[in-house]
Amino acid sequence: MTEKQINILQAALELFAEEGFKSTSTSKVAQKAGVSEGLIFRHFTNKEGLLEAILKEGEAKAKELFGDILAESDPKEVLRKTIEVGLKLKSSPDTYRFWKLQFKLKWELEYYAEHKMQDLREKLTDAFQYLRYKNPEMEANLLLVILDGMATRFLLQQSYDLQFMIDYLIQKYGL
Amino acid sequence: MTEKQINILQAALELFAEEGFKSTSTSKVAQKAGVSEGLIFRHFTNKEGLLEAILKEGEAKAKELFGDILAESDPKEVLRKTIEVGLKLKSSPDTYRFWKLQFKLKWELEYYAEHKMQDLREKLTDAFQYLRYKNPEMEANLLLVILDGMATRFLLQQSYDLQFMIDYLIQKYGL
Amino acid sequence: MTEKQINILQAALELFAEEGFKSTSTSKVAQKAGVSEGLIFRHFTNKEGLLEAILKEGEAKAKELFGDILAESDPKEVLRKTIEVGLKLKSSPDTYRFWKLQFKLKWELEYYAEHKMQDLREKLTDAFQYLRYKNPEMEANLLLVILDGMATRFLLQQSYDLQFMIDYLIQKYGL
Amino acid sequence: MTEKQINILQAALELFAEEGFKSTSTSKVAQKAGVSEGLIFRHFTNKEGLLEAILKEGEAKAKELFGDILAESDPKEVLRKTIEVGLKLKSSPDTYRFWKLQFKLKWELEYYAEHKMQDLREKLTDAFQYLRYKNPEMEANLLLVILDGMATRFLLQQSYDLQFMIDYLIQKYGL
DNA sequence: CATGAATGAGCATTCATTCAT
DNA sequence: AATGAATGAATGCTCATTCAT
Repeated sequence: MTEKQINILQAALELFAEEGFKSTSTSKVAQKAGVSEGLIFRHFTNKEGLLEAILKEGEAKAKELFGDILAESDPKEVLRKTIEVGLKLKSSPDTYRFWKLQFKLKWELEYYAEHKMQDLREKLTDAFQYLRYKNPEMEANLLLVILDGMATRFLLQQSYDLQFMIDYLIQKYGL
Repeated sequence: MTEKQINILQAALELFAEEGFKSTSTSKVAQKAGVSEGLIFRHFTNKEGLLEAILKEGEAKAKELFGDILAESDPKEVLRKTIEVGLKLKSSPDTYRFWKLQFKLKWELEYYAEHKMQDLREKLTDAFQYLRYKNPEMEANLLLVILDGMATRFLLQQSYDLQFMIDYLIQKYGL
Repeated sequence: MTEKQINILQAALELFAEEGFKSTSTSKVAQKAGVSEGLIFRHFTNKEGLLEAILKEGEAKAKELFGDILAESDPKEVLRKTIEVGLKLKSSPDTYRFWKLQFKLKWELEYYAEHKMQDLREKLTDAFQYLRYKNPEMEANLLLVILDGMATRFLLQQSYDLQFMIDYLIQKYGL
Repeated sequence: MTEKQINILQAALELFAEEGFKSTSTSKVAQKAGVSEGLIFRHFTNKEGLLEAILKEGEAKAKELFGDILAESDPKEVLRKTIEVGLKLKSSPDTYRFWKLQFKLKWELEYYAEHKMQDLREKLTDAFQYLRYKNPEMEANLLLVILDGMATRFLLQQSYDLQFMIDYLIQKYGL
């Protein structure tokens, strides 16, 4: 990948995450990337192709986010790490942007990548089962819903105090 | 309000909720409303004016949704009604559309109407306090987060089984 | 039809006939018509819609060109009028342009509107039959081929002496 | 000429003949030729340079088509060979393509290579004179017009029965 | 000789908005 | 109140061409 390609991806990620996919024009991307507009299409075919490239790039970030949890064997640790996962959004501006984009796309394109959460859902179910929760499946679903809600709030309000809620949950789940 | 004004608002609500605000052109709204495009601007000045009119119209719906909870005195009932509030989304297509639009706008325009939830948050805090929860404020926040997450899922996946999760929560909260 | 619509059609006819359909940009048409580019699309939907509008407008001209022949009962007159039909191309610049466009499109879009000539072909066949030609069908085809070739030359070379060839044909067919 | 140059010329001929000159992008040519787009410009300077190269290459084909006629001394044979010349279009796909391109260009670029036909016109005039036609020049012109019309039909309609018309003409001219 | 990155101008089309009627 | 004509700016995308390697 050339430097200009990287610039394009970077500019597009920032703009798509901030302004939305449809609302960001390719010309704005080009301008921010310091590149001619045509180059975007030479490298990524489409505006959609550009989005896909960003999403593919980000998949590594997604695995980084969840891989650690899935590899964990101690059920309590599984829960704790899950609850704390949102903190990683703060790790780098790009990670933050990538997840903001993900959430934005969920509403803009109305696709719900349910399956991507399947591994985590199962891991959580197992953990709750091991910890003798009565309805481990529903508990897993509930925790995922909570995570979703927390992420939403954090991504939309920079002021939201993520740590506070995380601490509360950890205590509530007795971890 | 004339019939045509109503038609415009109705068409706009449907389209904005389904396709998003920016992605819906005024010409599509006019066409769906069976009205000339110019009329939209005569009545609502702007595309944004049109959105505001819809949002104002919907405020009644919002109060309808939450008013019942705020009027409730029995703390357990407060919680139960809160948890069940999502079911009202199913009550009419327009209510559903209005809330879908609300959630879409949250991401599209990045406004977070925190204050609108303030009354409910306090009501919930009071209820949890009355029920001797250790940290009633955080419990209220948590429940709101859960509600948000549930609504998200339901609005994005028609297939999502809202009732199931509601029943689970009611049982979990001992209501 | 408003004046601007007529201007657009007129400008488009001139440009399409002179530069070709694909080679003429809608912006050039708008400019020549003294009109905003958007107006073309409001009235004609498409660049293709614009072409179709021109073609439809021209169909009247086509019938004007051939109607007289088809109405003729004297077989010799049928032949004479057919041979002379090319002269009508000189009658007005727009007629000339319309036919130039027709011939250009034949090659640019590779559609061959064979069926449109069917009526004339039959009329000619009847005429040749009446005049005891041995193979009236082939004679009709031959005459049509000659007409086509003459039109081609005239439309591409303003200098081509149409009258000369017409006189020669009239004499050759003994009309 | 390197292999790649040949590939470019071949691809360009096919595409120009099928889609037209202006409608064919250099990138399509490069792709079809299995060559980088830049190479086209290194070898042929221009898109127009590419066209000229094809046309020059094709001049040999043109002479092949007509040389045989010009070398003929028997006037009847001259006419017969002229009438039959269209059959040679079927001899190879490239010959067909080259002539299709020629006819397309006639309309697309509006150049009419009258002079190229001059030799043949004179040859035909001589032949008709020898055969005691009253107006040999006009007869030559007429035959050329017929040839043009027949070629047009054949190049635009694969279904056109060239042989049929040729047989008819040979009989009609008493050859 | 050959590639692939890069560009600037141009293209068909859409869009929010204005205005005369 | 309501229409439909009209616009100017913007949009995603294509294209012929250049150039460093």
